[in-house]
Amino acid sequence: MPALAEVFREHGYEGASLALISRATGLGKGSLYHLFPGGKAEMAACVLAEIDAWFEANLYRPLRAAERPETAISDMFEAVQTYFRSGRRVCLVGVLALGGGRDLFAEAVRGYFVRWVAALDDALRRTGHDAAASAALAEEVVAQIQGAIVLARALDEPAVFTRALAALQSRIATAAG
Amino acid sequence: MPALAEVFREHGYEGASLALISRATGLGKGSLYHLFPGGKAEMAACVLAEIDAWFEANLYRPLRAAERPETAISDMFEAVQTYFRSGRRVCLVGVLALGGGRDLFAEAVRGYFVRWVAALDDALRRTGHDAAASAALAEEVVAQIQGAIVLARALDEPAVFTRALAALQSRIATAAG
DNA sequence: CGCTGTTTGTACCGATCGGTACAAACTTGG
DNA sequence: CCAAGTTTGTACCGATCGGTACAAACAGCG
Repeated sequence: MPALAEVFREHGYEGASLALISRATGLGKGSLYHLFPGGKAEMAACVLAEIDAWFEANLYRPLRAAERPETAISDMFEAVQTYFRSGRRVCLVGVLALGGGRDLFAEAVRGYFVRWVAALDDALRRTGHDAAASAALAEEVVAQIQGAIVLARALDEPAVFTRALAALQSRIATAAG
Repeated sequence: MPALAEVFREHGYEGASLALISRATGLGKGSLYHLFPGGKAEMAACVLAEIDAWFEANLYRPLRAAERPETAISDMFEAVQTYFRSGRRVCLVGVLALGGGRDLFAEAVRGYFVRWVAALDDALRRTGHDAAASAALAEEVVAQIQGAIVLARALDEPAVFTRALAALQSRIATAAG
């Protein structure tokens, strides 16, 4: 199943052929269509749901629920750094947002980002930012993370990603009220 | 030819089938393969080259050569805003960086971003930023633009893109000196 | 008009696409 | 150990993929 996710990440929705998926997972078509009767669309939807659940549990919920929001935010950066392998690993949700099966997964993609921004906004506000500032900052941070993945990949320089995260963290710290 | 570019933007490299391309351009396969003997790869390469040339002429060169770098920078934001249709239009180079024919176009993709960052860095430095700050800021700005496209698309809210550009401009202005 | 060279539409190629059918190979309860 | 149910490999389906062949349609020039 992680292998399945990796195939979609590396090749996008359209580029992930059943042959590739079959090879990457080691499962034949029979098994695949037994597990996912809905075919490729269901596979992608399932992967998306898993990703969403992971982010919800490991990032969004802590951001919203943490007693010390500052720690939750810096935990988020650490988790993001690890999850995206310093920018070597691509964000599947971002990939789907840009191309491929945009209409198919629009709702899931939207929810993923809406909740990320909202959770970060919540945490930022509780560190002392006023409402307007924290909303804008949350949006900026999420966008910057996505953009840093693009740039790090394009330049083939993971350091770009790491640097971007560090810059964001220091901006948040100095902007804090 | 702009139609060709749009097909690649909307469907990515793998998703842009010859049937789609043919319909979008109004050209039959015969004409397409007469114009681009190298097939789809050559079409994409040609589109990429055109995009690169456009950015070079309209953004990079002005950034490097302008007498008043502040104006060149704000012109850049205006051009970006128009070119990406307030985030409704996707950056083909970013799309290629994330998925699809990454290996095929890696060099072109890399060059596009390297030169963008370098040109912006040049202009920023001439507004008074010291070397380290302007290099970091240039990288941040380009990444933020890419990320804002992703986010605006995902949320289906072009305003996100516009807002991100405005925030960047004001950050540059206040950080100057 | 006829001739020459380029631009185009169309039929076709093998390969591969996503998806289905189904019978062997398994596990499992008795 | 056998019957019932589940998991798997494989052969196959029509559609479409990127790409080629080639002959009609076309242009410019005499």
